[in-house]
Amino acid sequence: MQSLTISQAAREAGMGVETIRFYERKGLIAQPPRPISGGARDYGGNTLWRLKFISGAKKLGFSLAEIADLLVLRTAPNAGCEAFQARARVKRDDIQGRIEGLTRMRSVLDKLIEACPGRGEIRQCSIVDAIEGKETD
Amino acid sequence: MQSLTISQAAREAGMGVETIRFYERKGLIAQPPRPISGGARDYGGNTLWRLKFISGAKKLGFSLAEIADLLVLRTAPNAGCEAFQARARVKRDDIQGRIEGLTRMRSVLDKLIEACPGRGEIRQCSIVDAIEGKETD
DNA sequence: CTTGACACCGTATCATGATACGGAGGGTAA
DNA sequence: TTACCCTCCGTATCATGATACGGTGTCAAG
Repeated sequence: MQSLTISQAAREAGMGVETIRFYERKGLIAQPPRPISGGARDYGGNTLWRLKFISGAKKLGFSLAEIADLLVLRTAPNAGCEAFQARARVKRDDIQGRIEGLTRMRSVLDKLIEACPGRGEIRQCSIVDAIEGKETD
Repeated sequence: MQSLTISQAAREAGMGVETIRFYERKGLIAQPPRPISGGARDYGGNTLWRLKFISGAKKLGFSLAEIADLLVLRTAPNAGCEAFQARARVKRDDIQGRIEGLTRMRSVLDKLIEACPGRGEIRQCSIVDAIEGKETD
């Protein structure tokens, strides 16, 4: 458990110094204690572990609020994996819903792009018609 | 061209009164003139048209900044539809990129959910392992 | 023993898209 | 005429996730 300054921890965890301070303010990580000798705080050990956890959970699509919850679960005594599986399922469904919404948008855009002559006056433009609610359906 | 109060226009355009004022502040719509007699401003006519345009463009995934640009294009004299098609293509690609990112996330989550025993200690949890960077790949 | 690089920490700003609040004023209906 | 609802407008707040700034302090090398 080497001790790390905030900028070293930031490099290790792949984020910026200001981001770490931001996570402190949000309560995702505790402000690590200053060493007995005073001076710079130690962002190694558990703090670095939490920063990496946050970074890993973000990659799976979890928000900071959700990550705060995951961190509580992870560090609870007698923690089991039911809760993690449940959170993952909820997140999967959330992402699935977002994909569906975006896919609908994409297919509408695809149809409009195909229907649009691509030149000439706006009166013939399917895209403008769609925006203005003049459905050509 | 009936005249409308702000709350009537909000109902027509499917948004809130405060949202209309927000769009005014953003410069997406001009503050409509007060009638000669004074009193409430008239949000009908062109203003309502713009509000509906904004609402329609939002449904296709355009941001407010992009919509501001679309409104300029739409109301330019001699406006053609090349520019609209180009904007639509860019937006389609943007959405496509977002779908790809989310799809990757979803498939990672799917694999992790399947690999997770769903009960028992966290040591066996594939989800926690993934978050913590202990790739089981 | 000075200079330079960090750390520390409070506060401000950004982007994005709204929503809420509060007080002044106007128009209508009982 | 007195409620009552709505408009108007400036300002504040929310959610989400950061990034930036400025002043002060500390440490280590030259």
